[in-house]
Amino acid sequence: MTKKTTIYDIAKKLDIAAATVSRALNNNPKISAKTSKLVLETAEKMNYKKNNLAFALQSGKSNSVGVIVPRINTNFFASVIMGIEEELQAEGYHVIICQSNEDEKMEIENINTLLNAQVDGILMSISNVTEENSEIIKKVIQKNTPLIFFDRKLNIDEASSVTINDFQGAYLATQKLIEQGCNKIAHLSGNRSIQLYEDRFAGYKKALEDNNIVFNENYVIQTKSNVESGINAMKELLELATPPNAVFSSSDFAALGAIQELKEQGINIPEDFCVFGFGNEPFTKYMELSISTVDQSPIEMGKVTAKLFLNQIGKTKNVTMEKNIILMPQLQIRKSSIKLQKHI
Amino acid sequence: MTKKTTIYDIAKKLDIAAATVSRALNNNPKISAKTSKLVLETAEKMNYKKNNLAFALQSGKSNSVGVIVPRINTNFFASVIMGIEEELQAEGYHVIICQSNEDEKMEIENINTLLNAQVDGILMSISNVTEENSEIIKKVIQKNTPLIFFDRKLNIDEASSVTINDFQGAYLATQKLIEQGCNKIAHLSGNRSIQLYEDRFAGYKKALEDNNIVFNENYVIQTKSNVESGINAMKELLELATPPNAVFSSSDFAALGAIQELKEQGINIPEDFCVFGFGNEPFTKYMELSISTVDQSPIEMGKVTAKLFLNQIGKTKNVTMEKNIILMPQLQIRKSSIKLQKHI
DNA sequence: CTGTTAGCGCCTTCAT
DNA sequence: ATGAAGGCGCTAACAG
Repeated sequence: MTKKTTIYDIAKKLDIAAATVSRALNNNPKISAKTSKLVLETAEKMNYKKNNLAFALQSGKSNSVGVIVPRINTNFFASVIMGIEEELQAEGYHVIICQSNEDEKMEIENINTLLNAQVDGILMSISNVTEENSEIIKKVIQKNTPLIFFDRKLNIDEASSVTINDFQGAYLATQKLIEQGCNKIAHLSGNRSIQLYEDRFAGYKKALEDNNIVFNENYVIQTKSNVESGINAMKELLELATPPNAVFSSSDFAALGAIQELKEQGINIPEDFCVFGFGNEPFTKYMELSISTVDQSPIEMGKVTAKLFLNQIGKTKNVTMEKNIILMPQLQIRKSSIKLQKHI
Repeated sequence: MTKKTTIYDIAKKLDIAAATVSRALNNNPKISAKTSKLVLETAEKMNYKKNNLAFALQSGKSNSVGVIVPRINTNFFASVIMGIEEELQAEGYHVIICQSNEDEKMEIENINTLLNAQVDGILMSISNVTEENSEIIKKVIQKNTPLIFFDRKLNIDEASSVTINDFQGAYLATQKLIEQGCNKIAHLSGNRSIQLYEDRFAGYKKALEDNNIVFNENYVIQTKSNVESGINAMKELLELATPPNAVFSSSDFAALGAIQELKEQGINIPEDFCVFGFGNEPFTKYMELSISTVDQSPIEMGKVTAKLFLNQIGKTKNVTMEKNIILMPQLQIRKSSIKLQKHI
């Protein structure tokens, strides 16, 4: 294991001061062209690589950013991270991943870990909005560590965010169902104390309103984001005196559950019942009865989040970015909601 | 932004030497109980947190490990990373993610990046086996940086590995198809210059052999790991004079393509044709016609990989682990391959 | 047991 | 334009 060459090694070899080497390496303007060239060349020759740890210590910058997500092995978050990674790697940053498991304690712990690791920024999708949580967020702000939320945000002046327009996505999806002739549209909602589910609900409601369809409270059922929950919800819906003839689900998994139950009861999709999901999970495309859904362009979200961070620390000059960026969702219209033969 | 408290702050406050504080903080045995207690308490009171960057510089250990995968947004790799993360976070390590995109240049670049970041270890799934590649791997070995392969390995004495028994998985899957009464079993193979696809092919072949089924070269088609490739392969197979009545695919995606083509041609699954995939991608479970497949227990693989790393750097005392660990794959038997009513 | 000293590799004053 | 010196925060070596 040969030791790394340091600026001192270069200095000794060239019989100049280490400071000069340092300056040359950093393209300091007040270094003579020839010295500079010489240093650069010998550095190359000696295979010099800056010791990032030393640089980190002296500068206080670790050249790494922390990313906190609930879970990494879901398509959505993995793709966001992919986007972040691609953008940040190019700028020489490392990405440190933390999982919160949607657990508040973990979220706080993760932030402390990252703060302690002196990351240059924290990018996170926050799961819990509590007092303790806000407390630590404030700590981040106080430390002047750039904080950027993606997907799930906290409304704080000091933090920026990248989200998608959940209202819009829900509105458009519901609209599509209406266009297919569905007039009794149910909604599988997530936990509406979470902003994004509230937004999706609101978008759904507004679409009904704009089309003069009476909102029916019995058509809204709160589900978890899993198949079973969708099955149960659909059972409930089909037991109603006037069952719906379409459902807009705020989760692809619940949508899948709904579809399974509908088939179980011999109801034809999309002829007699249309289904629209949310999230564009990979499986929605692969089903024999492919599921219409709302794409959240996670990779793009990751990239934008990373760019926002870079912008915030002044890496992207001459570019001013919005503090809060809202991405537009894209509908993926597939078999589960195409009833009519009309040309779309 | 208040400055972090250092050991010097504590030392000053207690009017003792910084070294003593350091020792107390590190539970050095030769420090008096009372001093130790005092230091620990004031450290707590002053909200002292060790500066990892400083520690990293002086120790040469960065307390982070690098993970290189082809892509992070696939269920398999995301899950492996999840396993690694969970295991390593508990030990205070950060996980730095790099994506190679299966590109050799990137793989080399990633290793250099990680080496330069002075990670304490590199865990990787290697895509390319070339000379240049081996060159840099040697460099890692020379630097004494622990190197552990998972899923796709390189056969090097100095590196350890965690893989699954692909041969076994393929063998068992093929065996299951035979048990279902299939006697003309095709195989969709990946690029067999990659060891793991070669192993799956070998397992398939051996199962045929052990059951006295003649191996038919025309039944083996090389595919990519995507739906379209599976469709094309199945088209080819069905055009044969004696088409097969089952297929074992080394990729779930290709298996899905095969299924789509079979349905397209009106062939009933599983009655007239059985399908077995490999990888246990999430969608295989969600299909109406759920797909039988081989699970690679990626989370477990990640955990074991992490444990092997910890073992290698001596964090797990009194435990000796094998250098090359081979995990057993688990069959997930689902609708696409259950023909008979027999009790399994 | 504890204090002193020095060094990890880099950058940044302050001189010259 | 360059050199010398000091410090980032921590630990290890060497005294006592």
